[in-house]
Amino acid sequence: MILRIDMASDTPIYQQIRNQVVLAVAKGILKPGDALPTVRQLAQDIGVNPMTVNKAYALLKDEGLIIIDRRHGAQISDYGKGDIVFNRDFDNRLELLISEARMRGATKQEVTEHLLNLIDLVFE
Amino acid sequence: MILRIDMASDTPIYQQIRNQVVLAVAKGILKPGDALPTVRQLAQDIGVNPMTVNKAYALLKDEGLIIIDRRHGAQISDYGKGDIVFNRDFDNRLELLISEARMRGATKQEVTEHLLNLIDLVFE
DNA sequence: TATTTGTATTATGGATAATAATACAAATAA
DNA sequence: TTATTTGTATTATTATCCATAATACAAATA
Repeated sequence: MILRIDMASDTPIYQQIRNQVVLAVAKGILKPGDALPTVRQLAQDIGVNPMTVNKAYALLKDEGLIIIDRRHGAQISDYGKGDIVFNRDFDNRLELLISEARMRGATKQEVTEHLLNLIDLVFE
Repeated sequence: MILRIDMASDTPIYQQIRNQVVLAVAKGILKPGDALPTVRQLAQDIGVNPMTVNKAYALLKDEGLIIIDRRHGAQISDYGKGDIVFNRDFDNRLELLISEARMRGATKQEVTEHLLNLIDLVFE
């Protein structure tokens, strides 16, 4: 588990941890059944308080992305069963991104190409 | 100027104001030269402190999206001259969105279709 | 039995968000 | 000229969130 945490970012550390796990799962770097470091271990690795890691794990647990078992620690769950894939928050964030691009002068074609490229990136 | 502000959101009000202006500009609801309400007027309309609106306007001004003139108030600038349309922050946010969709079980085709639909929505 | 696990609790310091109350120079309208 | 409105700056205050720190506990493991 290699996590790149930006201490200067305005994104909370626990949120960064959560995001990195999401990215790793989407890219297939982490697969269902894979174990995550223990709370204390990861906290020591990246040099933060254990409760900060715990908060990230609790978030991932609530989202159903990981399963936490006191016996086997935290591991990636059998996800992919989300009822709603694209919710309103998703659409709002995406619409804002596209709008920012257009606002900066991007054409529809440029935005389309750029987004397709990033889709390719995530889907290996 | 109709702004929908969600007081219960965890997104700061000044950020919501900024986002709504971006969305309106991208959709063509607001065009270059169009005037924005005065700081005090908008503050009264949505029921917040004038300084909160001022912070949103200062943000938009820094981004180059609006021009503030004491004579004519705030108005949409001649944007579309951004040197860098797609920066790293943009890509990070977009990659995270796509990853979340895949994490929830969306196929590459589903993600592609959904994104193309939202592009159509923004580019009227 | 001793250790490690996730988790809960309480306290503290720091940063940010928003409000409130003014104040001021510049521009406009009377 | 005078009065008003504009964006903006300042200071203080309250509330919330983030992160740390120091423990503590039950459950599971070695």
